[in-house]
Amino acid sequence: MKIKDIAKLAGVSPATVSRVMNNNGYVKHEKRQAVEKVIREVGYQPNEIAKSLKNQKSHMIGVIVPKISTETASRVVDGITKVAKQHNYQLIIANTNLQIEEEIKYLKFLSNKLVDGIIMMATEVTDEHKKLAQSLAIPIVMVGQHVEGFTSIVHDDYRAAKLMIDHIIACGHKDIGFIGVDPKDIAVGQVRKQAYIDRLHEAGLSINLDLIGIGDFSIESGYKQMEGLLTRGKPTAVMAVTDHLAIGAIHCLHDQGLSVPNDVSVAGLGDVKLAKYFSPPLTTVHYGFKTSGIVAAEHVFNMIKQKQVVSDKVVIDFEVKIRKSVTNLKS
Amino acid sequence: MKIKDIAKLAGVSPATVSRVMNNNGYVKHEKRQAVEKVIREVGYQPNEIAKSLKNQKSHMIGVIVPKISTETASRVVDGITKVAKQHNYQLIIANTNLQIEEEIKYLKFLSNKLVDGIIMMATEVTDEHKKLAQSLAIPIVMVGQHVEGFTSIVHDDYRAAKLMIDHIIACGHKDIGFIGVDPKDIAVGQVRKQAYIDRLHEAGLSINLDLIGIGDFSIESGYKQMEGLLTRGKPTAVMAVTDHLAIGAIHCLHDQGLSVPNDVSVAGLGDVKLAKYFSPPLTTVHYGFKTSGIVAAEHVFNMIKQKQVVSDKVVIDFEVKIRKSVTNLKS
DNA sequence: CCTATAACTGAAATCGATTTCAGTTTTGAT
DNA sequence: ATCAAAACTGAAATCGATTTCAGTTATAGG
Repeated sequence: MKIKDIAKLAGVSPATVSRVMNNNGYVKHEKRQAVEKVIREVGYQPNEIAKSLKNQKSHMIGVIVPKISTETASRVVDGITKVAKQHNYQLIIANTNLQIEEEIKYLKFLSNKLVDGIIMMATEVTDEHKKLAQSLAIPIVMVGQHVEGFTSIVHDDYRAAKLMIDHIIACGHKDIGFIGVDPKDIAVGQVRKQAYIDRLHEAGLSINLDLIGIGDFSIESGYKQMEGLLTRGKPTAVMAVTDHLAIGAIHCLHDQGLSVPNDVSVAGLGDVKLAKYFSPPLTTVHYGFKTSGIVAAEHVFNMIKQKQVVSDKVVIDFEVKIRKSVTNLKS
Repeated sequence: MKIKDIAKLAGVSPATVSRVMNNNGYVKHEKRQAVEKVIREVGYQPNEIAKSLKNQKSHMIGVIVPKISTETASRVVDGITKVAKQHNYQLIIANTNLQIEEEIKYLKFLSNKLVDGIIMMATEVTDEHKKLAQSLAIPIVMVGQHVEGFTSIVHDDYRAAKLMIDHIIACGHKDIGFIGVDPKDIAVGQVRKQAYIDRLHEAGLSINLDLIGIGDFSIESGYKQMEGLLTRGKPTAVMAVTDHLAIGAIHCLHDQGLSVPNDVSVAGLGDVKLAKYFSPPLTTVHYGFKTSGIVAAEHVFNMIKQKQVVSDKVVIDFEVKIRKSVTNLKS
């Protein structure tokens, strides 16, 4: 069923059918009714592809995520879908599985008139990314990393990590370990570590390289890095750069017969949904990932509407969640 | 940059450019080179929308999920993206947020030539769904619920729940509670409960309505239902219909000063990623959701290729994970 | 050298909508 | 009754690709 068929059935021209479908231009009442009747009867729905081509608008926005099956990503996507729905937009999801070349590939592909805007959850942002993204005609917003020249929705990772460390120090800990990830990931790998280092310095605590372990994003990695720390030194507290890492670390501690937080305190970052149900409930910081998604989408739609690309940096609130996995040595 | 521009720059017709882009038909070597050179230099990428219109193929498949920010959904989607990538397809995600009308809406919308196939994670499937879905010309596969007349990828919920109950009974429990969800959700709400009831019967155990609680899918609901059970009776074991429910229940037990599994055993269903890191590590059954996604996608692509709709029921393996949250009374 | 076939090329139709434009009918004010 | 403005309508162009079709050039076999 195409518009021509409807036109024939209703005894009008395709132009008229289009006019009633989109409610613009003049259509005599009776013809409108006739057309609406036919549409109802045959359940006509216009071909969205043809509409997109003619209108030069796809009503879709592209979302590039590193790994959709991750709590962070799916929460961001959740937020995006919420506002996309309000604008009657659909999402095209591109899952890169952490492969950077894929990001480039999708950036190119999606921008070919396929989508009206792109939201990208970037991990590592290379110059190639920037150059490519800048050359695209459609709005792009970055989530999770600040990228110069682009609207970026970020959390204040530095301050979040800093506050966490502050809390640990305030609890009287002096031998504070750190479990991080590859510095290629700016926000998680670099910034959070820098906060750790700076804070220890400022507090007059020395930095013990033996108490620093760098892994990947898996729970198992947290376990392994904790094992490493334990063979090399004796921390009374450890800050992990993600909750998963923290959970792995706690598990390792338990396996070694150590109590958390009595023997060793552990803090995470991210506040995974189940974090508060762990034992001990994980002390961590809550990032509003869904909010990031919402804000990112709102920015994209603003840019689509106003046809102008504003470069902006939005910092989303976080909240330190003090639970039970860090103990106060002083009390 | 459109194909015409490239044609002009290369001194050929659009037809020739199309031929080199798609590698079909005859093109003289020199012209091909000229065209390729221009394409390279200007970084030409064809308009995907126009291609879709002409080719009557969008190279996209639609995925309708109840809630993307759920571990189940995102694992299924993860699997789908994996095989979509192999076929060079993109995903359009429609997030219904558990609203059935939305499912209908998206089913209609997506099918308008926008996508070549649909994968639907259905919860409740009404007659309207079936009628609509059957009227669509494109392949549809259902995930998570068996729907008559459609290819459905399911887990054997009945057998999974049955085996879990068997395990609990084998551990010597007699007062076995149950925490479930609304029966509108066939697989989770109805089938799993039926398995519980049947199994207790078969084992000659009486069914105590006081030990049955029905909530929703939240952790909090698990907590509340457990509270209810405790005021009404004294179970030595409880099977919850999801891990989240189980986790909520365990939390409640802890808050009441009861030990799991020494005082009360708790089993879940689903094997959330963090389940094994809980204390006690949760006894549950692992569903291969990512596999479901993979299989569903493979079926869709088969149907797309062969242009014929086969109705099929595929049962994905599960695995009972016996960990520590259910104790053996006999030993 | 001739001719049948293969190799090559571009003009034009097509996919299914929207929109302009030019033309026709209605309406309302005088 | 007249006429300008408003209301209405459909033919045709358009969006950016692909493909058929008809025509031209090159190749090879006899």
